[in-house]
Amino acid sequence: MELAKKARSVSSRRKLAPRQKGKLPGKSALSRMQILDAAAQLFRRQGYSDTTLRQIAKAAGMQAGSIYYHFGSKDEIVDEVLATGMKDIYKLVEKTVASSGEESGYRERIERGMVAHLDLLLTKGDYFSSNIRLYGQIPEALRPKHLHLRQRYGRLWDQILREAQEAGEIRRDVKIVPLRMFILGALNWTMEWFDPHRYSVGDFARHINAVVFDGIKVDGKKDVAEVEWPAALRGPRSR
Amino acid sequence: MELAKKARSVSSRRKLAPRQKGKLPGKSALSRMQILDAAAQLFRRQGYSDTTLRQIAKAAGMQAGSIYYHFGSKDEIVDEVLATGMKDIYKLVEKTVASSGEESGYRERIERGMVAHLDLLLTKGDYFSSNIRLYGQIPEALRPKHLHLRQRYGRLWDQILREAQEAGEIRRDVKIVPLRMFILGALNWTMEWFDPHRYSVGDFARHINAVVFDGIKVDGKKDVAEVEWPAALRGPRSR
DNA sequence: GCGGTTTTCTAACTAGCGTTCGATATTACA
DNA sequence: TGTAATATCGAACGCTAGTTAGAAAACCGC
Repeated sequence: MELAKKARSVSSRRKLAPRQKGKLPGKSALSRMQILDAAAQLFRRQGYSDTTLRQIAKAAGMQAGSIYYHFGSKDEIVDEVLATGMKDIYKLVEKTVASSGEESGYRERIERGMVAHLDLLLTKGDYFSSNIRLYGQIPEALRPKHLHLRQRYGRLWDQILREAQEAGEIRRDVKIVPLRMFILGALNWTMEWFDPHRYSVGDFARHINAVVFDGIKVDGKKDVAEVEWPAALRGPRSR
Repeated sequence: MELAKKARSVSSRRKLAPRQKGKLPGKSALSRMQILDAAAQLFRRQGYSDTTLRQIAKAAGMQAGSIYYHFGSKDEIVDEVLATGMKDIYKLVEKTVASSGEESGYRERIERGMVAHLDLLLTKGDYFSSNIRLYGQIPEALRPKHLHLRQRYGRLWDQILREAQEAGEIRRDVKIVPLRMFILGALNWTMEWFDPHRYSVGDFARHINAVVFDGIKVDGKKDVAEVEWPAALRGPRSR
């Protein structure tokens, strides 16, 4: 686990991709997907080190050894899972924000981006949630690549927020980067406590967005969305 | 790792506490502390499963087997580390907010609480940061106890925020619990990216507090603290 | 400095991990 | 239908993990 002590004889046995054209999944590609799906789900729930290749294999309907036909190592699996997750969220948020079109203000676009982020994190997307949870657990060697992907996603948000600022919807003295860190940090942390079966992701995003835009202090206009919060929010799960 | 399969023959070998009065540390108590300190530091950096008893022992200046004179299992160590960490932050924030005295408003008290939280999390307190990082990684059996401690800390913040609301410093339509989740979530997430050697914890807390209280939208008074942000905040480390 | 207690060491055990590889089953095309 | 390519199995290997227990060392009051 610590370090890859022997120079990895990478994929020494794996044969090249069959079925070169963009045909139906094909047996190999299908098994690959099943392995990745199983791994993402287990990683998300158990973390990297506590997830076993034998568990992954079982969930994918095969034996542990068979995994090595498709992947050269456990590291290679987590690498692909995390990369997929980050690309997923990037595309989703990009699309979501763009498709909000010109008719809506940045405040609404940002809220939709937050909903997309929370939704993929909490209800869909074991790949993305694996990324968020596992980044600090993966072997050092994989870090730089995934740090880069994270930064790319961060820049996407910076861009949105900066545009909002230039459009006059965010005060000019607000620093974009720490603001983004703050917002995404709060969203990512929901993994630790938010149960989407009990609360509504949309409601939470709306409330948070209202706090961030309007602030919580008492003064003039009060236009925080009057969301009906499930009374149980102080319930069993808490931080 | 999965579950404690054999009914724990708890501390079958450990003898009772020596040196009953509140004297000097004593050899045993000192070794115990060294083990806990080493464990907290390693847990914080590597997580639970990737931290070895042999690593802990080495950092504490002894052999792995010797640990079992002081603790019944690895679980017992992490249990004590996490509990200590949560009690530390509770006392610290309680004291910090209380000692802000009557002369200051809630806005300032909350900011001081945030600074205390960030400070213990990021620069002091391997115990508290271990708690924050490891809660999702510890064996199921330990969870309920630590969930309870977390909830207790959450209630402390709720109380502060609710008082602020009743004192008229927070709008009445703001829901306290999700607000607290939001704020503490953002603070906890700093573990993933904030480098206290590069940035100032106080500056970050001040900026965040300004955003939360005043909001980011453009309107009347602009009183977000004009913090000088280290130009490098968009630098190598990012989300 | 002796004797019992406290603390640590040393060496081993078992379990489970990632990984390997020859044998075997399955598939797809001639 | 036969056969080469593809995909999986099954058993093993080496290693490291947490843990155990008897022997050894360190400690301490007398």
